[in-house]
Formats: sequence, structure tokens, C-alpha cells
Amino acid sequence: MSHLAAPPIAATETRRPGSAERRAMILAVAHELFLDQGFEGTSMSEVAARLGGSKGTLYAYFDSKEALFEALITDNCARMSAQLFEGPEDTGLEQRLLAIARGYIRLVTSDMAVRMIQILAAEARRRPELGRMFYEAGPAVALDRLSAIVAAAIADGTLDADDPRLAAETLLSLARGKLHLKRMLGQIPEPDEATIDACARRAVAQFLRLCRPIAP
Amino acid sequence: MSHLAAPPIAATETRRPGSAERRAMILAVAHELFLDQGFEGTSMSEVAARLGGSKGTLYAYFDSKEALFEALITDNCARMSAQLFEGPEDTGLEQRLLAIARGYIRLVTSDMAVRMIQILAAEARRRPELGRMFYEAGPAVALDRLSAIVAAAIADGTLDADDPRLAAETLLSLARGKLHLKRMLGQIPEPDEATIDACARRAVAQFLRLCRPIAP
DNA sequence: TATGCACCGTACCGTACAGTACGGTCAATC
DNA sequence: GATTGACCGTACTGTACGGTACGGTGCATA
Repeated sequence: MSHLAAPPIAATETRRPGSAERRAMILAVAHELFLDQGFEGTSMSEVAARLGGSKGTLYAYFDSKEALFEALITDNCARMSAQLFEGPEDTGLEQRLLAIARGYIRLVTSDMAVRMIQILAAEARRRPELGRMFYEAGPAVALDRLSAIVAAAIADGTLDADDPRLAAETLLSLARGKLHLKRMLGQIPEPDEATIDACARRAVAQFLRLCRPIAP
Repeated sequence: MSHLAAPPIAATETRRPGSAERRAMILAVAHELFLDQGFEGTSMSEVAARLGGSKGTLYAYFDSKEALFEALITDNCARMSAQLFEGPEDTGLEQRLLAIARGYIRLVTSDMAVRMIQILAAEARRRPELGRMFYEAGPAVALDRLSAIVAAAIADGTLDADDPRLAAETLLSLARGKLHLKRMLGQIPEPDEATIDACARRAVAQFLRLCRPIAP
């Protein structure tokens, strides 16, 4: 009936039974199902079945369906940020812009991110903080990196713009293009690497035409 | 048990009882509830209650919840297209571009469109054709109008670009900016007219810098 | 006044799902 | 060999919803 003894040491969360691997397994299954079928479209029984376990275990690790979902989103956002930081090169300005543009397009049109946006957008009314997590972990990260690069380029005269942040936004907007909206609405499949590259190159070229200082 | 006599004249749809006004009333209520709470989040009982009617009547006008939802989307898409065609002016190029950019931003960040995208995105897996309807009725319409204007401007030398359609897409991408994504994720409220105007002006200015022919 | 019809109100059916309860199994630990 | 605890399997509760059935009401027309 009542808890007689408190657990010896509280872990990062409330007292929980099992191993971190088990938790990761649950999250992996949840990832697969939630991203495929959405939040409402996925039942906890389904998660348990796919896990090869029982609902009891599920609820031992996560207090509710919502809690599991939020943990999943948190997890995925962390993964996203990490992915965006891949391959920071020490090359010229154009190459660095290209790398970021490519990474940004790749991320933002990937099946995972698109599904996340689709689901988070649908839940935006009830849980805007999840949308915020996504934005901070994805687009905001790209924007920060890009702003820094642009600011440096403005400082040494390679670029010309009033506001580095606004300029960075311009490049990302050009990079997204219509790809993103069409992806969100399920009108096109995940673009291949060639398409991503073409979009990134076009965006960077346009950006440079906008922000290259006119030769004096 | 069986239908003995067919109705005298089939209306635009299958034989249906009541008036077009009644249908419109149902759609109005459905609009309010579906856009506010989403498809799964809205129950037919709720629609009937808000209507001040009964579920029986609801199902007399629409075969299923899905049918009602699709009718609503169709309805809203038609309204959207109409809205985009407001105020075609006979002014200079820049003013015409500005008008379209403003109309596009206003539409694509409006509460109605954002809610529609949020809901349609969530349903994109199961019913991509609804997403297509939205795209065709909104963004594609703006793109068509803009392409025509850009093509004409290229023809008479006012603009310089290889592909008018691609150029038009560039303008729309610049216009959307980050506003759209943040709106989708529920991070910012509907922008006011001043914000819309500022975004439109910036987008058009950048577009013209990209596509103005360099003086020979 | 009688007939038909759109509509209301309500009760109902079948199903699906979140969350709980509980007995039993297996492995590690003591 | 006994205890502990994570876990399974299953059954269960309560609730919500899509959709149907049906008797009754009020208005229109014949």
C-alpha cells in the first residue's frame, strides 16, 4: 500500500527500476511508432507489443503516454543538434556556407525532422514548448552557427550586410525554398543528395550575390 | 428498409435532405471546431452540440467524419484562392510584386492557413491529396501569378533571370522567411500588418537586387 | 385535416484505448 | 536454497467516440 523505504540514491529521474538500455529500447520503439503513426495514432499496447514486453514495464519507465512522447522528442532533438554539428571545416567562406546550407537542407527535409514537425505542428496548440525544443535544437542552431560565420566575414570585409543574423536568415530561407513546405504537406519524398546539393549551391550563390561587397 | 423512389432531381451531390444554408451552417461549425482542436480532437457529438442540432442531421448531410472534414478543407481552399486574387493592380513592377508578397505572407501566416497546414501536415501520411489541395489553392496560385509577372518583366527587360518560375519561387521563399516555420510550430502569433509589410518589402528589395539587370 | 419531411433528443452498440492489477517466471544475489 | 526485483501475460476498468436507431415535434404542402 505505502512506500516504506525511499530508494537509496535518486537517479536523474524519479526512482525507476531497470537499466538505461531498456529505456533506450523503449524509446527506439516509440520513435519508430510515434513518428510513423503520430501521437494519437499510436497506442501504448502497440508500443508494448512491438517492444516484446508488457504495458506494465512501459509504465514503470514512463508515467504516461505523454511523458514517453516528450522523452522521445527530447531525445530526437539532441540527436538533431549533434547531426548539425558534423564536419565543421576550415575552408573558405563559400565552402563553409555550402556545408551549412547542405546540412540544414538535409536535416530539415529528412524523414525524421519532417515527421517531427508534422507531429509537433499538430500539437502546437497544446504543447508549444515541444515546438520550441525542436526549433532551438534545429533551425536555431543552424542560425547561430551561420550568424557567427557571417559576422566574421562582415568584419573582415568579405561580406557586406547590416545585420549578420538577418543575413543568415536570408540564406536559410533561400535554402529551404519550397522544398520544405511541400515536404511538410507530403507532396514529395525525401530529396536525394544531388537535389540537396543543387539547392544549397543555388542558395549560397544567391546569398553571395546579395551580400558580396561591391568592388570599390 | 429499402428506398422505393429516387428523388426527382439529383442535386450536385447524392440525394440529401435539406437546404444549402444548413450545410453551410454545419461547415461553419466544423470549421470552428476542427481548426481549433484538430481532426482527432473534435468529436461529431461536439459538432452536433455546437450546431444546436443532432448527430442524425449531421450524418444526413455528410456520410462520415472524414467526409465532413474533406468538405471543410475543400471549402477553405476555395476561400483561400479567392483571397489571394484580391486587388490586382495596374501599377509598376515593384508595386505588383509587393502586393503579391504581402498577400502571400498574409495568407500563409494567417491563423486559418496555419491551422490548416498543421492539421493537413499531421494527416499527410494518410491523405496526401488534401495537402495537395491546399498547396494548389494557396502557394501554387501565388507562384503562378508571380511567374507570369516575372516572365513579362523578363521579356521587356525590366528583370533578368533564366527561369521566371524559379525566380518567382525565390521571391516567395524570401517572403516566407522564418516567420512561416515559427508559426507552424506555434512559436509566434499572427503577425500584424506592419510586420507583414516589412517582410514583404525586404523580400522584394532582395529579389530586385538579385534580378535587376546590371546596367550595361 | 391529413401526409410528408427535415429535424431533434436520446439511447444505444461496438470498439478502441489509457491506465491498473496481479499472479507467475526467471535471474541475480545473499 | 531463499529472497528480491525486473519483467511478462493477461485480464480488467472506465471512458470516449463513431455511427445507428427510433420515437416524437413542428412546419409545410395537398
